[in-house]
Amino acid sequence: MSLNFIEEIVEEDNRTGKWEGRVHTRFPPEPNGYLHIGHAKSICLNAGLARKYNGTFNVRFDDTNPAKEEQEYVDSILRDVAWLAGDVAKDRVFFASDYFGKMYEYAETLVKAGKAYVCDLTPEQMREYRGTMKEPGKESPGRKRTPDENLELLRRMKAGEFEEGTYTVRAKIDMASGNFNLRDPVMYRIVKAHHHRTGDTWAIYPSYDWAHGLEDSLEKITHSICTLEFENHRPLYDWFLNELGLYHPQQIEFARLNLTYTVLSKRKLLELVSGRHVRGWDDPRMPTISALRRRGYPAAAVRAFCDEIGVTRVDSVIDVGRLENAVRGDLNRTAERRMAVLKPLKVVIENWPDGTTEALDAVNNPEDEAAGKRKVPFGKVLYIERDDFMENPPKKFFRLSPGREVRLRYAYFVTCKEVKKDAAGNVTEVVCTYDPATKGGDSPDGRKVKATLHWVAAETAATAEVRLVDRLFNVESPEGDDYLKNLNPKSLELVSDAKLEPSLATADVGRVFQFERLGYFNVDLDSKPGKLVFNRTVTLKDAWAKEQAKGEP
RNA sequence: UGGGGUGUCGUCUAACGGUAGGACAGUAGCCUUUGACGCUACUUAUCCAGGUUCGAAUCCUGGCGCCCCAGCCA
Repeated sequence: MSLNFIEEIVEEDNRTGKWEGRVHTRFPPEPNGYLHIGHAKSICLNAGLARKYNGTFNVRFDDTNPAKEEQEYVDSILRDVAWLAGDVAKDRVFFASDYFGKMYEYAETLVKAGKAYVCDLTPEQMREYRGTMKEPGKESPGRKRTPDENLELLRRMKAGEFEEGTYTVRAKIDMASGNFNLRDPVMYRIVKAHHHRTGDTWAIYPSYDWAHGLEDSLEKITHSICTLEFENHRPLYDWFLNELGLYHPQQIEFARLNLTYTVLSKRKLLELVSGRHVRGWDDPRMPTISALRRRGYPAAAVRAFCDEIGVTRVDSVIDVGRLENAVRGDLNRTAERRMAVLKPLKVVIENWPDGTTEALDAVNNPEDEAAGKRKVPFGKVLYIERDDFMENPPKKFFRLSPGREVRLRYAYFVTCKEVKKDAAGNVTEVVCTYDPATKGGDSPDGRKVKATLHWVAAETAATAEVRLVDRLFNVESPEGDDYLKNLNPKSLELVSDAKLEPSLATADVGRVFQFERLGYFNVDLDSKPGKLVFNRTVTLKDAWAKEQAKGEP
């Protein structure tokens, strides 16, 4: 197994003793939204590195902007990280806001050393002074103030004497740098908002660039892993820590995750929620971690997916089918099988004795013998899937049709004798006969059938609402300003009266089953005793659907 | 346009001067009490042009494409 480029760096560092053999990573979310599958990649990378190299992993909230951050997000992020990474981060949860005092002291240090100053440019002026790609910037008048004058202004900023937008603290670096991040970046701005943890004790808040390296440094992080767009910020990360002479982690950038048929920008996810295009952050159609969990994706499947896609510095887009495959792969091994009919078609077995039922043996999971067997009741009136019957079947359709014999799984061979229709010509009932010699599904004379169908006995069936969850967007690359136009109108199809085998009636919330021949389904949070609700986690691969699709353009 | 990054099958990803390999997707089969799972085979790639070398995806030179940066967001 080959190493990814970050593992190579870590192993080289361990070899040379750069960090005395320590590996200490972190995941630093801003609590301004819910975590999504892209964050999962980062969590798996950072937590995985710590696990693999016997290191330490911190979760640290980068809560430096009280205008956007909320406790609700802190809580959801903690739940998501615990679900995905287990208790690796237990007792290792930190907050940037806990470091505000130290950060402020460091800021005074830089001001006293003449390396930072208070700037009184307005936001508009600051933009003008920054220059362009072609032209260097102009120096702020604040640059000429003495350290003592700057220190006094800084203290008055901290004391809350000024309004938002009036002053900033900036590092004195290079207004002519080709890298805009070095054109005297802002370290502090005045924000008069209530912070979810520090309340109203601060009137100034550190910017990302100023805060982030200090956070890493204070926590003795070794490898500070972030996404590619922060590469331009690394010189600044290094500058602050060098100027202050502090412990200095190594920033390493990797390519963020992109997925087909998915948007992953926080802004857009927030819009989907607040614009009511979905039912909430954990709507099973969302790419958020809480939605994947609600939908029945196993954490192990998400981890396997993150492993499989690799870690590089190349911009890439992963086929969302890879995620779905990882889920199928996990659930195939772990999920118990059940029979459920989503779109019922009534079947009457005309030679079955009236008023009698029979309990038949069914295997719970062919991939796991330890899962055992269960009894499924059979009777005179059954439901099969509407799609499993065709009056005039095309060539490659080998399910039930007039005159044809098929197997009902774990039950009997049945042969279609008659089709009943309503006035409009819709098939309302299929009449069959069964062969008593085929009990359990084997024919003693060795005759073959081309199809095996799932079924549910009408008399004992449980009823459920089933939410057929599909991709939220119907184009491969929905990103763009008009992404809402790409919403899939059929992303959620509701089935109100699915028929289930009775063993499903008492299934616990969260439990995932394979409904044979249909897909994996889990019991939704909304489910209550007597009012079952299932989500379709993911479909099974469907060779027949694919065959049919060939006929279409 | 200044700065930074990055180009290998359709999509991900490996190969660290020595047989361009794997996964997903696709195609054709096999198997099957799930048209699932599993199994087999096949198709398809080094951005371009020069150079160095016995030998280049890899090293050098020059092009070209794509991504990021001009928030008091992160």
